[in-house]
Amino acid sequence: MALQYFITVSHKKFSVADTLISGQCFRWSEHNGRLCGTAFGRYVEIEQGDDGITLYGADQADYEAVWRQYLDMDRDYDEISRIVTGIEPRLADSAEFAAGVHILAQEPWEALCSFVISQNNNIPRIRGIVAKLCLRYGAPAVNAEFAREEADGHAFPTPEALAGVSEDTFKQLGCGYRASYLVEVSRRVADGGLDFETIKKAPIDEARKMLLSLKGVGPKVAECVLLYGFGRLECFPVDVWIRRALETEFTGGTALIGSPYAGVAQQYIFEYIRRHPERFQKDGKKQ
DNA sequence: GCCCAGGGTGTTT
DNA sequence: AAACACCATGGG
Repeated sequence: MALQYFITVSHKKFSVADTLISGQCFRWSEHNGRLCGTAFGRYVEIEQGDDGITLYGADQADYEAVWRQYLDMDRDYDEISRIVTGIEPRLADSAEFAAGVHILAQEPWEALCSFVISQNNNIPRIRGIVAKLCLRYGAPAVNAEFAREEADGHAFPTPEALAGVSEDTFKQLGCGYRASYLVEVSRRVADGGLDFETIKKAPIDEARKMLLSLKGVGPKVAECVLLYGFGRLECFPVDVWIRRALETEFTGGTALIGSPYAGVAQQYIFEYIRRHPERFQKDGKKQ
């Protein structure tokens, strides 16, 4: 790829891989040490060096316009780590383990759609379904010709594109019983019945209510959408893994709920328990 | 064959 | 309000 841009990263612990392959987003893949994927309609490959990151397929203007915000490069995660660990000291191990993780600023629609698909599902399957949707209904990204996996070079489908997809087709793509939810959610968003600009400006409880009004969106999905799609770092998604953690090794973790960076702490716990499954799997079973 | 997955809905107590 | 069955699908 012709374009190339290097940016020095002051947050030395920042990990591109841990951030992009982390269960908050289902679109990135790793090839030869580079993280490859599309956001905001642009395909990019990101390589981590000792002092910073190199973006292939992007220039400085792209970085400033898209990737700086998407990767949340301007936030002080060391400070956040201190704050959440102050609330629950037993977070120290998790916070250190996942210190390289940033909370991505994803497009709200992609977050909403992805996490509707995520319910009662597992991450590899979610990734597969999302890839199919992007391949079939997403527009080719800028720089798509360089993509090593074809789906990586497609934008996430617009609400309008998915509003034209039938329930049967969603089922054929492996969405299962979530197919009807996708039909409904796509229509509501495409029709303007759910307006992301309004959600952005709304107080958090109003924002929650608006998302919860969608069939197929419950408390956990709403928290994920607000955290990963709207930058509401106080939102605290509780999935089966987090629930088990709160019932066992992080019983004090509920004190985080409602605090300004609860969502970041949640991410630290999630990364930690997913990499130590033997301690948190149901009944100690293997997956 | 059973159990599980970044859960939610609808129904019954 | 709390408990419960049910929901599709693929991997372990």
